[in-house]
Amino acid sequence: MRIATWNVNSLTARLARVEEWIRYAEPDVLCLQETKQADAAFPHGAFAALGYESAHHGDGRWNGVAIVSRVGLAGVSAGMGSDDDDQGTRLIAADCGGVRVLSVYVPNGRSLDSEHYPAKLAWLARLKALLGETTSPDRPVAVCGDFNVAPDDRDVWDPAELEGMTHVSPPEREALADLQSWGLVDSFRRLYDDDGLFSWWDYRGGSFHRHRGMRIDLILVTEVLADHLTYGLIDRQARKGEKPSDHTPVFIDTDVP
DNA sequence: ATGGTGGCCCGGCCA
Repeated sequence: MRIATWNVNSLTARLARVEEWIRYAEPDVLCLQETKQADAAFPHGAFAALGYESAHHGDGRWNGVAIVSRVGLAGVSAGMGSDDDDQGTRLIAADCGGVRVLSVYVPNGRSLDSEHYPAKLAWLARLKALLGETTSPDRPVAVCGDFNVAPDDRDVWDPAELEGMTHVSPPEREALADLQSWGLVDSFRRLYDDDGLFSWWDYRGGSFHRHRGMRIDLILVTEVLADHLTYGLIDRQARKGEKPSDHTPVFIDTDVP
């Protein structure tokens, strides 16, 4: 099964690029973040035309997450249980081809001294609790999305330059590690040790061409899936060309037991 | 250069 995740930074602006990518990458499941759409605006028909079912959780202007699947889409659950926990429309989950799939958009945090920073840590803690309430680390589970955390220094262009910023601070990395301690493996790291392989580059200052990026888009999987990984890719091609998102899609191939 | 680019949707916020 090919499981992908992509922060599209407005699905309205990105639909043609997403359709193009689905045609050539042929994911079985694609998790989307930052659709920036209300549920009524989500283009279910465009995905149906490509052979995919879809489920969306969005309120219009900010955030918005979706799961697009050609291997079934059942047991859809949107949000974290309360609006306070959710901090906007940032989570949707569904059963796809025997895998419990979550599409998540972790709050950015803005800056270490912002009230949004502890809220980001709380969101990650709530996500761990939600996993415990809804599934088990013994089952096939894939938590896919924009985590807005670079797991370690290999995942950023220059750790020294980012000192004191969000995405790399020890509490964020500890919150991510604590989430993984539930029973989730960073699938990319099971496959590759390299540094300098990024999934996001700021639009500003020619960051993409200067290789100034971060790996913040992750596919965290339980061991039953991590054990059967056959391939994985951060598809930098999708960051090029006309009207790219500032993120590029990431996918893994795994055999579902 | 106290900015920068791009998306929301039209003045300013958010990433």
